[in-house]
Amino acid sequence: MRKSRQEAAKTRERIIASAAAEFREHGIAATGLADLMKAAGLTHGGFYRHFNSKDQLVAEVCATSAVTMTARVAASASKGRERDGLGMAVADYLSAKHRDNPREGCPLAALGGELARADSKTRAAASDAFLQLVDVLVGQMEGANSKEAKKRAVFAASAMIGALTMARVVTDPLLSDTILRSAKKAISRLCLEE
Amino acid sequence: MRKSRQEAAKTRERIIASAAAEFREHGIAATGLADLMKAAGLTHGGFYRHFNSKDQLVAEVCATSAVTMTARVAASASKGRERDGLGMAVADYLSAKHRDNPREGCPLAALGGELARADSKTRAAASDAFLQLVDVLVGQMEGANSKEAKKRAVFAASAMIGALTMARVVTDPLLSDTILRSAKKAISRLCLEE
DNA sequence: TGTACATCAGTGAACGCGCGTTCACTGATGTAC
DNA sequence: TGTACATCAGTGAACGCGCGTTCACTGATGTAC
Repeated sequence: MRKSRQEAAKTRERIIASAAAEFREHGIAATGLADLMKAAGLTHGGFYRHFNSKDQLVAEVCATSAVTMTARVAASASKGRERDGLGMAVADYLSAKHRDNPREGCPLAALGGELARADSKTRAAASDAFLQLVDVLVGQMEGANSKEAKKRAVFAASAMIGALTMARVVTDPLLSDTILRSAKKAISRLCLEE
Repeated sequence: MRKSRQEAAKTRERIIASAAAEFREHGIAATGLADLMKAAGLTHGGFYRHFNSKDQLVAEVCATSAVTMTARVAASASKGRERDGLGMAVADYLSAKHRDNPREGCPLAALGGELARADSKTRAAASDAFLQLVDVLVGQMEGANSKEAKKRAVFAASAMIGALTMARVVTDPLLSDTILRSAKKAISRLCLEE
C-alpha cells in the first residue's frame, strides 16, 4: 500500500509531531518507538522508512519543537503594545498553562537533563533552540544589540527554563506558583532596569 | 554468605551512593539496576534485600543527594568572610567544576525533567531538596526572614538550576561559560540590592 | 496516452538484548536455650 | 559459654516483557517506453 510522496511527507511530519509531544510528556528514554508511532496512527515497523534511528528522530524533534516554541514566545512578545513585549513573553512562558502542558511546551524545560546527555546533533539542535530564545528576548530589550543586553538575555532564558522546570518538579502547588511568580517579577525587573 | 548488620548497612549506603552518581551522570531511566549494583561492587540479584523497587531507591537517592548538595552549598557560603557568603555559594554552584562533574553535583540540575515525571515520593524529596537550597540562600541574604527575601531566594535557586542545566546542554564552550558567568553576576547583584 | 515494471510507504511478525523483578541456593551471622 | 537452629546478605540463573531494529510481504504510486 505505497503512499504518494505528498502523503509520505505528511506522515513524516506527523511522526515528528507525535514524538515531540510524547517526548516532552514522558521523556525521551521513556518513550518507545511503538508508543510514538501508535500516537501518530501507524504501526512501528514503518518507522525506518522515515528515519535512520531513534537518535535521528530525537535531533529533528528537538529542532522543530524549538522553532515552534520560539515562534510562540515571539508571538506573545508582539502582543505587548509598544512597551513591555518582554514582560508579555516572560509571563506567557512562565504561565500555569505552560507549566501544566509540557506536551506543547518548551523542549528545553521538559527535557533539559536528557538533552545534556544526548548525542552531538541533538545537543547542537538544543543549543540552537536556546540561542533562538535568547534572540527573541534580546529583541525586546532596551539597547538591543549591546553585549550587556545579550548577556542579560542569556541569563533570562536560562532562568526561565530553570523556573519552569522546578515549577513542574515541586509537589506543593503554592510553591510552584511562587516559583513562577518570583521568576516573572525578577526577570521583568532585571531587564527593564538600565 | 550472610553479612553482619553493620556490613549490610554499609552495603546499602554504598548502593545509594553508586546510584546517586550513576543517575546524575546517565539519567534515571538510562541507568539499569545491574549497572548500579556493579558500580557498587555487587551482583544485581541482591538489590531486593535492600530496596522494594527501583522507584524506592530513586526517592532515597534524591533525598540523600539533596542533603549532600545543600551541605556543599552551605559550606562554600560559610567560606565568604563576613559578607558575600551568597556570592561564594553562587560562584561555587555555577562553577565549571560543578558543570563538568554532574556525578557529584546537584541532582535537581542533573535530573530536573525526570524528577518532574517521577512518582510522588521522589517528587516530594525533590521539593524538599529545592527548599533546602532556598533556605541556604535565604540565610545569606540581607533581611533574611522577610517574605521578599524568601521570594528572591526561590528565584535565585531556580535560576541557578536552570543555568547549570543549560550550561551542560549547550555545545559551544564559550556560550556555556557565558551562561554560567551571566547567571553568577545577575544573581549576586539581584540579591545584594535593597 | 496506455502499458509493463520498479519502487517503496506501511504492515505485522520476528530478531537479540537488557530491563526490573523473582527465586533457589550458600554459608556466615544472629538468636535461644 | 557452647551448641543447635533460624535468619538473611549476597550470588547467579531465570522470569516475562518491551525495547530498537530488521525483514518479508502488500499493493498503490511513480517511471519508462
